[in-house]
Amino acid sequence: MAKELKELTSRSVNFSQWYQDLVIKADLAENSAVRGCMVIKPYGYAIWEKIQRQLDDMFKETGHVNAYFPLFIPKSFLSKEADHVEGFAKECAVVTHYRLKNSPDGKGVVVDPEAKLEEELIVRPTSETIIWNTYRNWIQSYRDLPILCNQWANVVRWEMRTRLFLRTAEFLWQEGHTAHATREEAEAEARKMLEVYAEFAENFMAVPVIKGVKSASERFAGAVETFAIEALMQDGKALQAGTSHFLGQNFAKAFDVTFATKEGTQDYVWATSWGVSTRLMGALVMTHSDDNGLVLPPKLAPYQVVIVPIYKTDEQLAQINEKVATIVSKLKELGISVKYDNADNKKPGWKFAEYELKGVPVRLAMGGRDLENNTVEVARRDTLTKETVSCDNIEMYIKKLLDDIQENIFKKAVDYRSQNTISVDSYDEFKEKIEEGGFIMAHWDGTPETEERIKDETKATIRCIPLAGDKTPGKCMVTGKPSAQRVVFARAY
RNA sequence: CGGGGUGUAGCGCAGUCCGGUUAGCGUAUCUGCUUUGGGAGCAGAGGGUCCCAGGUUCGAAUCCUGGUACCCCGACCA
Repeated sequence: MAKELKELTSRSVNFSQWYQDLVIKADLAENSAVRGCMVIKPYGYAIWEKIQRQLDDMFKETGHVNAYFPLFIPKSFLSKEADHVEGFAKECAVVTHYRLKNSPDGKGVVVDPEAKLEEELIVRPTSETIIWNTYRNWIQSYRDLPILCNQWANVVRWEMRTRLFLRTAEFLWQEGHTAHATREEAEAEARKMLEVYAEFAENFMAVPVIKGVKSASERFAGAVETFAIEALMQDGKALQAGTSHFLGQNFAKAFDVTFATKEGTQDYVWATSWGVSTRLMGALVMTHSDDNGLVLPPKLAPYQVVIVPIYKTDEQLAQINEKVATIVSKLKELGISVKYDNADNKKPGWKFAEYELKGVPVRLAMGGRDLENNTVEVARRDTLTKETVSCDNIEMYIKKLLDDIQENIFKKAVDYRSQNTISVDSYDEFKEKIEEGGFIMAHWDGTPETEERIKDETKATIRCIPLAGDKTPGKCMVTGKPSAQRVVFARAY
């Protein structure tokens, strides 16, 4: 009758294990039979769909349209942009044959050696090459520009070690690929999409992010400039939550994409690309959740409210059903998604624990006492507090509560980040503080050599050079050479 | 690719060192009764290729050889 007891590893004892447990036990995802690939379960996918829809709306509002490009990329395409090859060629899945045949020994099937492909196909690790090869045919004149396409797709990167949502061999994402007539317009596009990502992260996921520029060594393979949003997880490690790249004319040159300008000359097209992935699900879990399970922001929760009846007799249940029905319809009128769980094969206590694990922001419980008093018990997931309130105008109360929760978990995350962001001026202090986790703001001389040395000695990387905030120049903490501004260091996922 | 670990019921594990009844425990599942304001209790039932192959032995989950899968740590990670 009762379900398997679900206990999570404590967050403070082993964050990594806690995360893994939680993703599995809250029914978000699980490892699949295929190495490094995950199965996203219905509950996890419901959250992903909310993320997708919201982002898609935001892309449309900024003038973008969706399209779809092939899963397979001819091997030769990948080698056309020199830096791009360097960055991606090593971790790809490759299709070498197009047919199987019955095994000669009668057991199963084998790859038919006759069916070897003339040119191997790469399962896309990202789509710049296939898209720019296509754009060449779409673009002749400045009148064809800009092209503002986005694609929702899966990509494959043969990572050596994987973790659910954070790094998987196959993952779902969106990739925007735009083409512009001028450098200025393309740069503005890359920055605009960074803003869209930051707004989404903060206003919908309630995950505070730092917007910044990547250092040369962390830059996307083939980009001129990479912008990123960086978030801080509850264990003090950083997570890159989204990137937007200004690609210059690199891909246009590699794929020979030129256009006739207003002035009648020929010029290469300017490009951007930008993406966020199912990794956002990992960020969501690692930012807000606690030892009782997920904590979902109301704006992304598949159910914002769950209602649990507590009853002794069928008559009592019937009364509660009736009362709850009116509450449900009033909540729905306000656009609040609600689930009434009156299944009689689970006990109330079991349901309470289960919906906490699933991160439902608000739980209402109604029992005999409430029927008599015209009240309902309201429990909020973020603070784990309960209070009994009148059923009159309950819908307005809930609406406001959902807004409060959205705001509160964001504020909590912002506070956590402030408490774990420090400035240091000496390398010795840096080495000491990096052990405690968090963001460290420090001066850096701008050279890859110093960056590399810091990484080797401390495992910390430059997460980004922040676009906003303190721009005071100083001296590099390692070499003492001039530094334009402080940059963000952290150990990262 | 290097180092370590594990494979026994749906899930989690004990048993393996030191071979020996019918392979066991928790949980889940099913049945019945009692329960229901924070993951219910009691009673009963079903469920096994002990990862695979070979070897040693009167006898192998246990010992030996080979294979295989998965996990952890490292290297790697636009």
